[in-house]
Amino acid sequence: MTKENFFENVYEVVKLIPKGKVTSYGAIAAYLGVKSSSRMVGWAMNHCHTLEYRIPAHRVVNRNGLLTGKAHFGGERMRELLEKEGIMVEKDQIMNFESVFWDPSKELIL
DNA sequence: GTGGTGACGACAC
DNA sequence: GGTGTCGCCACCA
Repeated sequence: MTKENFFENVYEVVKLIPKGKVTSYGAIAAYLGVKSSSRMVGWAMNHCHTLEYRIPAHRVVNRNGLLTGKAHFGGERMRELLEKEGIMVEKDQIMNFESVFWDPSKELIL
């Protein structure tokens, strides 16, 4: 856990998201103690592709379970990745969002 | 140093 | 209940 950067924490959490599960920007932000700054999480995701290691950013969606970042994955890529993990996606929105939602503040311990 | 921007969230209307 | 507005903080020009 590198406390140096806000992003490092974001990436750490995102990488810990189990397969077949998703979480929200706000949940990550809350886990990091900056729940009001969910934008920072999204901003971090925007630059995650510049990192050497891969970030399962497709598992991170907004509070409504909507694949807002789909466009940044190059179209259908995000939906396919989610469906491949057993997550049903309908019109850019995750079905049974509650059942696949993974809350880091509950699943992880600081 | 200032201002604009952003893959969001909560609240007001 | 959909839309609009503000806030939030880090980064880039």
